[in-house]
Amino acid sequence: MRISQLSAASGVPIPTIKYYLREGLLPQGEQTAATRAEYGEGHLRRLRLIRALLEVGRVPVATIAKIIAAVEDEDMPVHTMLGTAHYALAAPAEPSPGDAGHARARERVEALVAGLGWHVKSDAPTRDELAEILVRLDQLGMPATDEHLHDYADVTMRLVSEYDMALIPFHGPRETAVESLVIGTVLYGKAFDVLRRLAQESESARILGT
Amino acid sequence: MRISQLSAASGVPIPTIKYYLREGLLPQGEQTAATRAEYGEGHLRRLRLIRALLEVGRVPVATIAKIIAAVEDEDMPVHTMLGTAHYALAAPAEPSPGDAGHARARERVEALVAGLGWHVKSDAPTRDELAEILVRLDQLGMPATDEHLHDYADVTMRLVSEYDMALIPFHGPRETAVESLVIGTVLYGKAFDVLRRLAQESESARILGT
DNA sequence: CCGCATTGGATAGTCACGGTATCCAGAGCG
DNA sequence: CGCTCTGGATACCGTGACTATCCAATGCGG
Repeated sequence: MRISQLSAASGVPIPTIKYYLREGLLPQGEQTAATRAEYGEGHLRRLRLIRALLEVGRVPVATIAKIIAAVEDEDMPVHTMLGTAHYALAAPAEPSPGDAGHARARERVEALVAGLGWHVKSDAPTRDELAEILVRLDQLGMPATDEHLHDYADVTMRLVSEYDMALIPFHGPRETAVESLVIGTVLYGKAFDVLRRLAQESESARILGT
Repeated sequence: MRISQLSAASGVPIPTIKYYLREGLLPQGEQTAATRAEYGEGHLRRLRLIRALLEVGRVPVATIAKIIAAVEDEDMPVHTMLGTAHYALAAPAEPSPGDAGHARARERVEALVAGLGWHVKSDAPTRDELAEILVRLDQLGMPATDEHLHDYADVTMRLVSEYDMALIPFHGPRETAVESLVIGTVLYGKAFDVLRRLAQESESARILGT
C-alpha cells in the first residue's frame, strides 16, 4: 500500500500522514526505492487509533508520541510500558500544587486510596489530579463528601475490573496490550462521560416535568 | 473591590480579567466614575467557576460564554436554560455523521435509551456523541457489547440521581442552578474519570503482580 | 523510452485559542 | 501636583495541529 492508498483507506490527508510520520506517531513505511515506501495493515490500524485518540479523546499529539515510544522500546518491561502509557494520559499537572488547600485535599486522597485498599503508586500524578478537583469543588462551595467519593470509587472499581481490564491481553504482544489499555482508558472513559450526561438530561427532564 | 483586588483575590492576572470581561464571561463591574468600577463577591465566585471549567474541565471560553448568555437571558425559562447549558458542554459534532456505520451505531443508541426508559430528546447531540464512540470502538476491533453499555448506564443513572441531581437547587436563582449543573457535569465528571484511572492502575498492578 | 503524475522528504505558512503587552487619557490619593 | 491605578482599545505572542509548497527521483502508461 502506498501513501495515497493509506490516505484513501483511512480518510486522513497525505500531508497529515507525513506529519504523523515526522512526529513518530506512525512507523516509517518499508522503503522499496529511494522515493517509494510500502505501508501495511498495521499502519492503517495505527492511524485509526491515532484519530480516535485525537478526535474522541482529545489526547495531544505529543502524548500519543510518548506512548508510541514506550511501545517501541523493546527493552522496557510490559508493566513499565503500561504504566508509562497510563500516566501519559493524566492531565498535565496544574501549577496549583504547593498551597495549603491542595495539601489538605491530597491527604483526603491518600486516606481514600488507603481505605479502599487500592494499589496505587504514591507518586502517581493521578493522586494530585484528584486532589486538585477536590480543591476546586471546595472553592466553589460544593465540596464532595467522603461518602460520595467512596461510592463513586466502589462502583468504578467494579466496572473497571469487570469490563475494562478483562479486555486487556496482558501477556500478548506489547502493541496490542497498550492499545487495549489506551482504548479502555480513553474511549470507554469518554463513553462513560457521555452516558453520564444522558442520564443527567433524563433526570433533569423528569424532575422539571418537561 | 477594584480590579487589582479582584485579581489578587482570584490569582487571575488583570489582563486576563479584562479579556474575560470582553468575552462576556464576567459581567461588567459597577461604574463609579469614568475610570473606576467596583466588583463584588459575585465576580470572584464567577471567576472561580470560569477557572475551574477552563483548567479542570478544558471547556472552551466560547462555550462558557454561551452558558453565561443563557443565564443572563431572563426571558429564557429555567429548563431551557439548563438544556442550553448542558448541550453546550457536549463535544462539538465530528464531521463523521453521515456514513453507514454511524447510522447503525445511532440505532444502537436509540435502542439503548429506549430500553432504559430514559427521557432524552431525540435530537440531543449527546446521542450522536455516543454513536460516534461506538463507531470508533468497532473500527478499532474492540466493540462495546450491549451488556457492557447497559451496565455502565444503570450504574451511571444511580449515581447521577443519587448525588449529582440531588445537589441542584432547581427552584432557586437561575445562576445558582446552572452553576450546580455545570459543576456536576464537568467537575464531578472529571472526578469520575480520575477515579477510573486510579482503579485501572490498581487493577493493573494486581494482575501483573508488581 | 519518454513524459507527466506520484512519491518521500524538507521547509514554511496557516488557523484557532487563550491569553499578554502596550498605549492612552482620565481619576484619585498622598 | 505628580505618581499610580483604572477602564478601554488595539496589537501582539506561543502552542498545537495541521496544510501548502518545493524539490528531485522515480515509475507507469502509451
